[in-house]
Amino acid sequence: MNDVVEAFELIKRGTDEILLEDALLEKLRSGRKLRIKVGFDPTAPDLHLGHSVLLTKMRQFQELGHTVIFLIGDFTGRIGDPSGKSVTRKPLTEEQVKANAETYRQQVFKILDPELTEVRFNSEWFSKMGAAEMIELAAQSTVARMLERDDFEKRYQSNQAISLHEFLYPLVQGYDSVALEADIEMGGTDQKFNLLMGREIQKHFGQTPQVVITMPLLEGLDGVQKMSKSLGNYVGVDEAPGAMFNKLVSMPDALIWKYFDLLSLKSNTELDALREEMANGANPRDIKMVLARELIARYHGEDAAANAHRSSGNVLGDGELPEDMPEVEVAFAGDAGVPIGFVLNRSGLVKNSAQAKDLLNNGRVKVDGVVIDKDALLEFGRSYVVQAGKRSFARVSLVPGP
RNA sequence: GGAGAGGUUCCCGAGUGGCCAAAGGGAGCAGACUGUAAAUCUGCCGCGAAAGCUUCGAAGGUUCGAAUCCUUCCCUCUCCA
Repeated sequence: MNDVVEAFELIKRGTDEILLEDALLEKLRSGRKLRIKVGFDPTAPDLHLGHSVLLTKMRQFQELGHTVIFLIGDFTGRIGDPSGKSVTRKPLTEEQVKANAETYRQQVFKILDPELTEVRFNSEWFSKMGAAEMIELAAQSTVARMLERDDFEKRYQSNQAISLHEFLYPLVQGYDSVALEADIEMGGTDQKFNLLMGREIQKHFGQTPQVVITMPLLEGLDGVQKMSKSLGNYVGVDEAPGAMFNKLVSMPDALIWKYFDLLSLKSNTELDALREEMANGANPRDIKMVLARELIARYHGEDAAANAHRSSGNVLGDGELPEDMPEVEVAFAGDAGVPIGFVLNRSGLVKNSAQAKDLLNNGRVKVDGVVIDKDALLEFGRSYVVQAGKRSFARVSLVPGP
């Protein structure tokens, strides 16, 4: 009994809404292995932490012993996108879908347990479905009901086109739940209507309606807008350990608990302990490091997590050199030696010569660990460890040249 | 079709013949401070190691000298029909 309550609390963490909570409790109490369905677009996946919110929640279900279904909407994807807002998305070819599915697999199983994951495609049942059945499915809802959906309502009111097939999407998605006998379906908050439609359809086909769980959007590192690649406020799951570390440790304090709730697989008890530490004056930076370490370990392994701070781009301890220093060769035409400003610019350590001058004038450039004068010349045929500012390093070798 | 306003360096926006690589703000970058956060403060912020080179919608022209004056062209905006 206590276990059920604990499981419920874990699942509830970070969610936007659970419809219905009682039904979820009941399902958990049944002791059955539940089937949790989450649908994904077959469009090219390039996952960042925002996408991983759902995956993380799925993983939590797996740790409770349930089965998650990673449903790739290849059938729907081949027709086009429903949220017809801007440009209609181009239908994908079968090859593209396959390639994307493979990419998904690689990225997704860093979070999900393959043993407890079913990867399914909805073309499996829809490509076989005939017109009669599709029409029967369409009979399960009404125009008035469809117009309850926010975006449809808005478009209808403002005289924008709504194609008939767009009305089919919620139904199709709902039928997926029937085909998969889903106990629970999760999605973003914007999916609420579609997820609820699944309940209706399941009822019609004599199934117990699924529980619907919506997850909020994860804010990006700016703490304001949703995480997205184009806004540059994201952390990609493929990013190098050092870059992840840097981003996560530098994020605004206000995001800490949201990120923990939505991205961490730690138990509620562990999170409570961390919250208490911070309340008792622990340095928030250290709390962020805990998160960074967990996530880096998930995507790159424990070793990477332990060493992530030793990457260039991160502020290092005095005299500590990064692990991944770039090595560059700089050629200079002249015989007296190579001006340090030239070296900085050519090696890519600074953006332009003005930046180089700025750093040099402020004594922020070290060569082999020693602050260097702005007019200094370096010798040919040698290699130097050059540091510009706090976090830019390079091993530079100098050669005569054009 | 008519009348007017305007296009300046990433963005906004000063600048009406030399002192302008171009004020000011924002963004960005680098520092200080901090906690690798925020806020604040400082420096940099066309390119170039330097000499120097290339910019102010485009192309020509006047001038010792033009973002600034003239000509043509392109584009944007507002008002009227």
